[in-house]
Amino acid sequence: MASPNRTIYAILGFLTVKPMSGYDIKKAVEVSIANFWKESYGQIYPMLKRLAEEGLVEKTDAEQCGKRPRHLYSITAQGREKLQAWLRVPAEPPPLRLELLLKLFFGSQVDHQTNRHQIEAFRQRTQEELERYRTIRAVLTTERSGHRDLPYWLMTLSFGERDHEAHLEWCDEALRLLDQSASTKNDAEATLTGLPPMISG
Amino acid sequence: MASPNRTIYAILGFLTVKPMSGYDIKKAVEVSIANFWKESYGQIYPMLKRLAEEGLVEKTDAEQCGKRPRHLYSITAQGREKLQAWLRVPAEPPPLRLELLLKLFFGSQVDHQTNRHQIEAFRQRTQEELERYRTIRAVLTTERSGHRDLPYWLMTLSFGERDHEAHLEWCDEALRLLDQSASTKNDAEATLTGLPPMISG
DNA sequence: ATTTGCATGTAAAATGTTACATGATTGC
DNA sequence: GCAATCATGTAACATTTTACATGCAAAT
Repeated sequence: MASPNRTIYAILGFLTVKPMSGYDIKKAVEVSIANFWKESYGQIYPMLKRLAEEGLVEKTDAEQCGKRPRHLYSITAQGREKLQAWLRVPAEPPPLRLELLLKLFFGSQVDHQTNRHQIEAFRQRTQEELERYRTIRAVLTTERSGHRDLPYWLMTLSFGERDHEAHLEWCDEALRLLDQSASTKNDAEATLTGLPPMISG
Repeated sequence: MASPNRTIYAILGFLTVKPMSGYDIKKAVEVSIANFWKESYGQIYPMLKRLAEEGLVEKTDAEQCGKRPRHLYSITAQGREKLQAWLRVPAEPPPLRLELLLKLFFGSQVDHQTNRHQIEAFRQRTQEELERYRTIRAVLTTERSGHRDLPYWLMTLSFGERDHEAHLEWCDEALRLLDQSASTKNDAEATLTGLPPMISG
């Protein structure tokens, strides 16, 4: 099976840009990939130590005039190879656990309005996120035009935009479905008979 | 903060349908919500024990003629309330870790063809999943027409379909972006200068 | 002075996966 | 008889989050 620990690769990836400290890496994650990836100090610092032991990164403490030295790490040739090998393996599908869908799946346990609120709250959040993404697109295309990595950044951005657009449309459809079912809920056929044959999300 | 353990609610939710054993619950998860939720025995069995101690479920072992008795659990009034309280809380956004986007974000570390393969593999998988979802839709609408929970099942199904459709369109766009960047990669402006200001996914 | 942010970490807890052990029953 | 599946779990491991501890430096 594919190596499950991907903190390694997030770290190695950022170290291809420039030597960084654990703190730098955390900030870099937050500033550039936070919308689809997270790392905590509890993962980064121990992993940097391990990667140094394995020869994939090198500790190269940098003196600074007046300040205390920072613990900088740079990627080694070995580390670069390890990263590239990982980039060549097809990505695993993420282990999905969509709380929203779990709640809606059991929606018949609460009233119509509760389910409505659930979807509306999701819609609101999605809308705000989407606007944020569009702002990022504007900034990226104007201020980073011509950057070697821009196409890759735009790819990940586009993924988020399309995902959110699809979710907005889904919200509208789900609300329609909900209202329709509310208006027919006393039908004679509305009985509970076991579980459905595989629902998707 | 919201109670993070959602195995509780998956279990309580299924027990609203009928009394079940740990084994039954595992099968129910696999058969009906596997596309957006997973549970392992290592979570289900210990949690059933805990829920019984807390009075949210009741052990009601069922004798069977000729067979050994099964360890069935049913939901209590308290358990029902706990589930409903949770259904009323707006769902947390899932902690996303999209390996595909992490790989593409560092795409400049490998060649054009590698990134192409990455996207094409994802496209292929997404296409197959989408077709599977459409089969499920056909089965649900014909064989479960009028079921009380059908609207909720269709909502979760629709989410998956729209998600996958959006991803397919994204794949095509991403491949275009990739090919364009390959054809202009020797431009004078193509330099590496730090990290972008927040990329999304 | 003191708060805020920089900077480096660790420890404990929670969460989740995987593999294994065990034995009954059913279908071929 | 034998394989598959039913059925109930546990233990070990891996992963991830959260909270805490520590101290320096810069700004107010």
